[in-house]
Amino acid sequence: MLDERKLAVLRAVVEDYVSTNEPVGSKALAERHNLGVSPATVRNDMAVLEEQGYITQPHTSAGRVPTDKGYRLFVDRLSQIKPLSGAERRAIETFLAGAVDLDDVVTRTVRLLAQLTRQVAVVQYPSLIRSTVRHVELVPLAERRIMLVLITNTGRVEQRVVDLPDVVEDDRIAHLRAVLNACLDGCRLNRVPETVADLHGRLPEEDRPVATTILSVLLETLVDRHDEKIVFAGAANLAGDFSVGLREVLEALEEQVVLMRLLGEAGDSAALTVRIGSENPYSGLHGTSIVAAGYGSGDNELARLGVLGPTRMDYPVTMGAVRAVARYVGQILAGS
Amino acid sequence: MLDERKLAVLRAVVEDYVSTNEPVGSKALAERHNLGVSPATVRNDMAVLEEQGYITQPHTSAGRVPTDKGYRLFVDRLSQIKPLSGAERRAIETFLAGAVDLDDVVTRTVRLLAQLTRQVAVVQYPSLIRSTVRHVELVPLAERRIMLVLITNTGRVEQRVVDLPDVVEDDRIAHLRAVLNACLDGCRLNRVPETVADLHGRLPEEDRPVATTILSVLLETLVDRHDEKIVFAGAANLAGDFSVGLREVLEALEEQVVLMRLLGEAGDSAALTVRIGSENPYSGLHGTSIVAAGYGSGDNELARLGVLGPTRMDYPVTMGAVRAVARYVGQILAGS
DNA sequence: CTTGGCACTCGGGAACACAGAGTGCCAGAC
DNA sequence: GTCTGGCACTCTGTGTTCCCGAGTGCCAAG
Repeated sequence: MLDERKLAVLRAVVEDYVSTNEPVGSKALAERHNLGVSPATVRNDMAVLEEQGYITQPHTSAGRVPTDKGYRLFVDRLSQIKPLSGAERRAIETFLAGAVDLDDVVTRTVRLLAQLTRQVAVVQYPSLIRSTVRHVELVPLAERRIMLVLITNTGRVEQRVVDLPDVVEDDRIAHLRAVLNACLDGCRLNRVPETVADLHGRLPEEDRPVATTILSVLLETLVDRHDEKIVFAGAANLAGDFSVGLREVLEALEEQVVLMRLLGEAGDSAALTVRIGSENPYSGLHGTSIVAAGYGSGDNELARLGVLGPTRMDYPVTMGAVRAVARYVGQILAGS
Repeated sequence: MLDERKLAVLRAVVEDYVSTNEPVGSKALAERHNLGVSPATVRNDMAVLEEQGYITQPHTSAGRVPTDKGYRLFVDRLSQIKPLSGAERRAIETFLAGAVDLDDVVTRTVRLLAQLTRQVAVVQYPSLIRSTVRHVELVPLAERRIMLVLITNTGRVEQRVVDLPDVVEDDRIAHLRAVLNACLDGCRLNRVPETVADLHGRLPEEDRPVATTILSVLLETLVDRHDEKIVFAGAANLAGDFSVGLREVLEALEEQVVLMRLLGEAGDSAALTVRIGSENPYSGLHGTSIVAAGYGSGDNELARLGVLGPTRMDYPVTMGAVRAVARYVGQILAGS
């Protein structure tokens, strides 16, 4: 269907358009990439590519611009992920290594990614669902009030204030804490509900009402946070580019739910996901592409991160950066 | 210097310009605000106002536009803060009341404020310095590793992993925890260093090395977070307005330090602070104004919040919204 | 299948004119 | 003294026209 040379032409169109941001014509193209053929030949190829929907012209008598379909082919078959330079790798490493806690890791990551790609970076906090309980703490605050603190293996901390139905002495609280930890330590968060149900049956009669209250708050905590937290950085990088509807993009960025879907359901392969223009689910973001990857410690994916930019982005470089950052973050989280 | 009518003219210019975003001329002004004088008179007044630097014309034969100095006078002497409507108040109240933890309070606040004012909202997390210790928790993770969790009265939680120099049994940890809490409970964070120093001297010899490690991490935690966290929302509201350098503003918003200074040093009066255009310290933000207020539980100011928008904003309404939100947040924090 | 030639198209910039809004100033009215 | 109406003047923004140049599509020849 498309011979070798036509693919080369498409590649050249994409590369030139990405770097110049102007429709690329047959003449300039034949010169810059020494294809060994004349502009006329290139024109013919372009006509075919256009017919097939890989490129388009903004108006008669302008150069060609890749379509979403064109970018797709480019990403899938015509380009290779470009690894970062050694200096960049080292910079990432040292920058991330300085993080003191989870919040800090995420903040640094999102900034790093934004700076590296000169685009908008998006990072999802590690999912509660896939992580495990490291510790549950009950802190008495007042006679009938305690604070419930849940610490996960990714360093995430959730806390809630609980109002108790009865006055409870501290040592019973301590006992409950011990029991809870014995049961839940190392438990995957998505297994917590059943574990808790099981536990509840085995408690002594007099502890039941208090335990019920505490456990229900604990379960609530898990549910509440099911809609994961997402942060972004680098919005300033959008300002230079008028090709996208700035307002729509900014709105989407502040809408957690939309962002969530953009990064892709976590079930997707941990490998790089690229959504190009109209491929992505939110109509305000046609005109932008998302490059995302899962990250995690070891082989279980905890969450996703990625960048968002105009469809005419440098995919090989962007993909390289996203992949590298995802790996490093995984390492950092595993190490702490 | 400026008689009553000239002030009225200035007020009218500001109001019209704010609502139309177009330079306002003498004729339209004399009609819309029934000043009881002719356009010619208004023209004379305008000439005086211009000479004094309160208004300016973009070019000969255009209407007048307020200068920063003009807005300043308007805010200080010609306008009154506009209270929110009852419906708005109730909406704020119910919206904020639903928050489950500090993170949630801050997130909701910043969104609320952005939506209410249709501008960019900025909220600083409650300062650690002014809050007090509610609880310190030491959680054993491994033989020589524990997690230190610090909970403040504002609901903020900080945690750090600590690597210990020695193997320590759990009950010694428990003891240390008890001692720590006895000392620090209710202690203001800025008093923690001296309290800790005092405590250290009174510990039994064999606990010293471990305690030293833990306490130094604790102190570090306080220092690290001295640069307070700040979040913003509503960046999309900037998109409609081309009068400001979008890029610069977005960059400033992502620069914690700049934001910090914009909100004003916390020492300022808890009352409303308004920074207009070139009055603010960051040159990229000339063209924007900041309305900020301190908030806190009771009378001690914990942190600040505010909104940022084009100099031509509706100051009375914006100020009303900021003040109201600051108050409600204070209440919420005091209540939890 | 490739190439050079050629006529055609269309966007973008320059030059220009024009209407409309707004000003400054002056002389007369209250 | 202060206000007012009138008048000439000065801009900007918009619409029109025109032209240049880049780029195309097609065709006939290599």
